[in-house]
Amino acid sequence: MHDTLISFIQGHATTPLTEQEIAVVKELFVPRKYRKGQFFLQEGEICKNYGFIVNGAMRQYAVDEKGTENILGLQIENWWCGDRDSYFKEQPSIYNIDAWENSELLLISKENIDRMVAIPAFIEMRIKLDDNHSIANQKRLLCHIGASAEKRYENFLQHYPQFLERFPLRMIASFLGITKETLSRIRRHAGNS
Amino acid sequence: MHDTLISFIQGHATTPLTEQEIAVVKELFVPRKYRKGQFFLQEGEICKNYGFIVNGAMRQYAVDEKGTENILGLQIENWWCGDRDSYFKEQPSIYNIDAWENSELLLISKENIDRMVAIPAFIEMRIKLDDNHSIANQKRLLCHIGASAEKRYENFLQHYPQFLERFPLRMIASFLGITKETLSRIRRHAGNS
DNA sequence: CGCGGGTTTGATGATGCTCAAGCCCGGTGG
DNA sequence: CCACCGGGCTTGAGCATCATCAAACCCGCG
Repeated sequence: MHDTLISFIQGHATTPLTEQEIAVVKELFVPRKYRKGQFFLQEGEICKNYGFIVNGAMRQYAVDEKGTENILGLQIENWWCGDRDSYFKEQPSIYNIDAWENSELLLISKENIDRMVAIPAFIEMRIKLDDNHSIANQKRLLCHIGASAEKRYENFLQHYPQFLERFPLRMIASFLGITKETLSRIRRHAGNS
Repeated sequence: MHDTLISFIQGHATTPLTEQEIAVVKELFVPRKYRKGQFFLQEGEICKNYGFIVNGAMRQYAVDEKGTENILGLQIENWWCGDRDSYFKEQPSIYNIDAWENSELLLISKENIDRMVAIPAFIEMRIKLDDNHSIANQKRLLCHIGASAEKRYENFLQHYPQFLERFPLRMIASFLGITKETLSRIRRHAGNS
């Protein structure tokens, strides 16, 4: 279990992990399984843990007044999941995170993350991920500000083709900020062209 | 000039800056003025500097095929501006950043930022800003995925009321991902209700 | 066979865009 | 002082895009 995480950290850092640090990772990250449909986080709760996905698929969404699920993120193995806002500020979350596939995660609690921050490779990884995350989010936002639904789908195909095989189209649609019907029509036309 | 930046850093960190560190900040951040309309960054260029805005107002935008400016960010004093993607990966930027008001910035080059990273208060500040930035971007995205133009404007009024006094409505509209005409109509109706 | 989740299709309507015109107002030059 | 200009904002009419609602389809499964 932990090996996946350890090589993930190594892969995102120039500094290697010492034997001691590896032991700390194994100590602080506790494994937990989620069956399909189980919640990692429900709105109103405080996000006590951040999770590294060893295998499986999770989704993060907010529910609006009308009861529509707005999917903000889809995550699969080798990604992290959790609500930063709630985790760091210890406030009730406005998001839900649940398992779409049976999944295995490694959880790190808020109390323990401080000990991870003492590890240089972990800081390095975190900064790198933050950068990438921020950049990706900016591009995603740009799509939503300027581009049509069809362009957004094309962009999605370029950046996240893996998701098509893992999540149903209605979730992809929500992730793109359109309805499943619109996505269906876009796909039909795209196929013909 | 530098005092604003120094107290900004102090305000976002628990660790104080030492006299020596303050000297480093003064050395590495070089002041530069931008007159209204001048470019801090043009698309195609590599973003060599990150900027702290001491006073003034900047805007960041991308231009699409049709020539429309899509505004991704508006920044005023005590904010940072720059393109992370281009800055860290040293790739040509897809964004433009220019001055909307005459502005005074403190610039830090890519070469020098490594020395700043040795200062604990600076790292602390950076992590905190990244968190906030990431959280804010997520919320902004949520608005674009799930909410109507009107809701987005309401949300904007709550979170960034200062911008109304600093930027023309057509820029606000672009920032919200709508046309100036639509924004105008929304504002009329909002006034009546 | 019947059921249920996922997807598609069609008809209709709302939301927001485009294009064109006009207004408001501060600045400039005759 | 006024006429004119230009940038920013508003208004209106028509249109494109996308959402909504309802129905049907497809397919794996008990």
